[in-house]
Amino acid sequence: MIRITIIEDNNFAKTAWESTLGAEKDFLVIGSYSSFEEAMDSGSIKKSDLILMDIGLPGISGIKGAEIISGMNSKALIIMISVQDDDKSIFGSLQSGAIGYLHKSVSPEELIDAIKLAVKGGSPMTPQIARRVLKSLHKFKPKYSEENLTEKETAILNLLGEGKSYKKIAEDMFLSVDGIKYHIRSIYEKLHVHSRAEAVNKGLKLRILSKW
Amino acid sequence: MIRITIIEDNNFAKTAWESTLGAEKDFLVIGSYSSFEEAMDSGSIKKSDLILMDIGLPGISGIKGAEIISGMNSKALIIMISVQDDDKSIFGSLQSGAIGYLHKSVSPEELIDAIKLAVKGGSPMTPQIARRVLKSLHKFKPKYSEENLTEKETAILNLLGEGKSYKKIAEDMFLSVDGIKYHIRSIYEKLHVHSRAEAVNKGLKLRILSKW
DNA sequence: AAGAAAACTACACATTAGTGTAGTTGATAA
DNA sequence: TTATCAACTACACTAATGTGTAGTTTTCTT
Repeated sequence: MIRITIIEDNNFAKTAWESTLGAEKDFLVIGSYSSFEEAMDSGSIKKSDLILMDIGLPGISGIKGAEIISGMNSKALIIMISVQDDDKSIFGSLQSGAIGYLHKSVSPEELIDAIKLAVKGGSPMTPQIARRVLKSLHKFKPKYSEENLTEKETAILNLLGEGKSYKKIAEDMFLSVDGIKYHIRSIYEKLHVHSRAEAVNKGLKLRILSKW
Repeated sequence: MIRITIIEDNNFAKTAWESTLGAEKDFLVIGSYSSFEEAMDSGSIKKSDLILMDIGLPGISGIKGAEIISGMNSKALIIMISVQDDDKSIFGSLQSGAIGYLHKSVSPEELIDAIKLAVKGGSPMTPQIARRVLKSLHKFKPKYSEENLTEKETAILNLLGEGKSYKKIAEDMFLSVDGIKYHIRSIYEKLHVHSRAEAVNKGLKLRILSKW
């Protein structure tokens, strides 16, 4: 028996889900609320196996809510439901602990399948959203290529990131200020940028500069 | 008609897939090879809509292969097939451009469905693997801190990272240059820095700035 | 409604940054 | 040897940055 809590401020949708899921024999809707605060107060979240939550909740948003639920040591699975599918909503939800992301337009059958899939260890979401999640992984891939900085350039880039002036860097590295400028020109050229901030930005994103 | 290339060193599996996919009326297997090098030489990769590739290939591995294919401007979808389920294989593949990840034990029907799903914009993979991909996103979750920047400040910090001048930022945000300076003062104070480069650096490290 | 805080605008000024151009030196390759 | 190239040093100049100080407007708080 899968105990489910529904959090959705739109009464129409809420009622629809209640009856859809209530009719399923393996599901038990143990609570249904219009705001995260209510659901929290009721204590039904702690007793749930799965939580179906709208993103656009009044007060505490669905994303914040997911974060709170994940924060308490609940093993409840969270499926987000949204009308939006912008990066912020999708990644915000998934990073906050949601394991599924559905469109508000899901059919009753799809909703039921999604919940079953979630319980079986899957991550229900539309193919398009899944693809976007995958694509986001590309961004974390280390790059190399001819944009490789020399050791000295990397060291300078690090100091640039610390906000040191050319003069200070020159002192640190026992070079003239113009010597530093010389290297910085190369760095900018290799990274295709024209300022320190951009260089540091790219350096971190391309994993040339270490994270910590 | 979906043109498919198969790359698999195990002849047994290769033959099985050939016949499975060849029997499907929307699929056309245009090539079938035992190594990435062969497939590459044949030119069939460039003509494919979808590539079914084993991870454990002799010579150039499936992951390297995926990287190479993604590197050339091919629009071919790559589905990886593996016996292994370790992080390196999964994330290596997906970061290298594969959009699906299947176990070698897939049934013919599942394989066919997976290909159809991929073509429709989805990302075929087992529920368990999907869940693991999701969990990996948690690592990139923004750290919360009391040094929380306002929405406007975050937006400005982003633009600072792009190397835009105060003037440009002011235009972008419909504020005066001094208005921008006002916010930047706050940003610097909150992050305890005194320059753009430092601010961007900290912003990225504290995950205030995101990568997508 | 009054007061306080936050969100701006404004001006000034010393530093720093970014870039063009050019010369020097030492190592390396043809 | 001679030419080339990377790694500097040097100078000049404009644009941009960082910061101090001060005034105004908008938005909350009570």
